[in-house]
Amino acid sequence: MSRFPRDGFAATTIRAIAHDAGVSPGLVVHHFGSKDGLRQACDRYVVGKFRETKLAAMEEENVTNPGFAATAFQVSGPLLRYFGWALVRGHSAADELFDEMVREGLEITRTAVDKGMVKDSADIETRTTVQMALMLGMTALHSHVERNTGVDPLTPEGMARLTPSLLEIFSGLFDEDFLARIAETYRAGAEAIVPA
Amino acid sequence: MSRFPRDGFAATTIRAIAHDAGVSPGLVVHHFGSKDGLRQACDRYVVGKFRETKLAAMEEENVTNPGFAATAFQVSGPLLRYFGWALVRGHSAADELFDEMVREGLEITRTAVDKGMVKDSADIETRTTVQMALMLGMTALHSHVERNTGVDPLTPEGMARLTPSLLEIFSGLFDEDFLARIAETYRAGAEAIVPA
DNA sequence: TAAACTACTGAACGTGCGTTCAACGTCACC
DNA sequence: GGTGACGTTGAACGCACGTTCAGTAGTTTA
Repeated sequence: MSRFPRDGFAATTIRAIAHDAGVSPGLVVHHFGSKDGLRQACDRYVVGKFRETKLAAMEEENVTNPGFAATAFQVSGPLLRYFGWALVRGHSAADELFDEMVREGLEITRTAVDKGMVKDSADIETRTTVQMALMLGMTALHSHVERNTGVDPLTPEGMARLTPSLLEIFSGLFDEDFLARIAETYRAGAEAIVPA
Repeated sequence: MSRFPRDGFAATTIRAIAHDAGVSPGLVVHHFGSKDGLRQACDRYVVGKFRETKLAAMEEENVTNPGFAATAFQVSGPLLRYFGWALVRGHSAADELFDEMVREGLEITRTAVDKGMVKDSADIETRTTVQMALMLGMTALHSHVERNTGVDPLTPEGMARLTPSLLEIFSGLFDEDFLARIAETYRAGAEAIVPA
C-alpha cells in the first residue's frame, strides 16, 4: 500500500514487498496469487476502508457540499495517497468508488439545494462531477500543494490549514448563512486537530 | 508521449516505441541515450509547448482567474494528458512548471484583486496554490469526468461543455460584473469551438 | 577520391523480474 | 501415533527487458 503509490506498480518488486514484510517472495505469491492479485487486494482494502469512513461521515449528517471535504478529515494519509494513485491509474475498484461518490454527492447536493443551503445549477450532474474531480484531483497532486504551501493536504493538519482557502474557492456555491455555518463547523473541527 | 501516460513508464518498452516509430530499438537509444533520456526529452518537449501556449495566452491579456482555464482551451489533449501524468509522477520538469504557474497565477490574481475583479483573501498564496492544484488535478482525473459526463475535459469541446460548471463552482471568487463579463467571453469562445 | 561522420540495423548480452516447485516444520484432528 | 492441511522457504526457471556493439549504407567534408 505504501510502495505502490510511491514507486509505481512495475518498479515495486515482490521481493521488496516480501522483504518489508519479513517473509519470502514465494509466500506473497502463495497468499495473493500474483503481483496483480496483491494490487487488487490493496484496492479492495483501501476502497473498503474509504467506504466505511464515508458511510460513517454520512450517518453523522456531517455532510456538506462538497461532501468529500468532511470525509477527508477522517481518512488517513496513506489511504488517500493510495486512492489518488489508483484513480490516476484507472483501477476498476477506484473507478467504481469515484462514481459512487459522484452519485452520493449528487444526492446530497440535491437535498441541500432543496433546503436552500446550496445554489441550484442549470446542470447539477456535471457540476457535481466536476467538483468531485477537482477535490480528488487535488489530493492526487498533494505533493505539489505541499511544496508550495509547506503543508501536506493528506494530513489532518494540512486539511485544517487548507480548508479556509477551499471554502473561499467554493463559497459561490453556498447560501450565505449556510456558508457561515459550515465555516464555523470547520473551524471547530480544525481547532480540534490543530489547537490555536 | 502517448504511450507513457497510457501504459505507464515501466510498462512502455523501448521495443514498442521503436515499433510505433518504424525504427529499431537501438536507434531510440542511439538518439536519446537511454529510456529515461527519452522520457526527459518528452518532458522537455511537453513543458516547452505548454510554456509557449501559456505565454501566448498571457500576452493576449486573455487572462482571468484561474488563468489556467483560458489556456486549457488552446493546449491539445495529448499534451495535457502527458503533463497530468508527469505531475502525478513528480517529474522535476513538471514540478517546475507547476510552481511557475502558481507564481504567475498569483501575480495575475493580485492584479485582478487590485482592479476589483477578484475577491481578496486572508491568504492569497495558499488559495491560488489550491486553485491551481484543483484545476490541474481535474485534468489528471480526466477519464473519470469523461465517464460520468460523457465528454473528455482534455478536448476543446469538453472544456467548452464543462466551463459553465467551472464558472459556477468558482463564482464566489469573482466580482459580479466581472463574472458576467468572463462568462460572456467563455460563451463566445465555446461557441467558436462547438457552434450552437 | 578518400576519409570522416551520421543514421540505422539486428543480433547478442546480462540482468532482474514474476513465478514455480519440491521440501520442511508445525499444528489440529482422528 | 499417523495423516493431512497450512504457512513458509529458497533455489531454480524462463522470459522480457534495457542496453551494447559490430557492421552497413548513405552523405558530407577535405
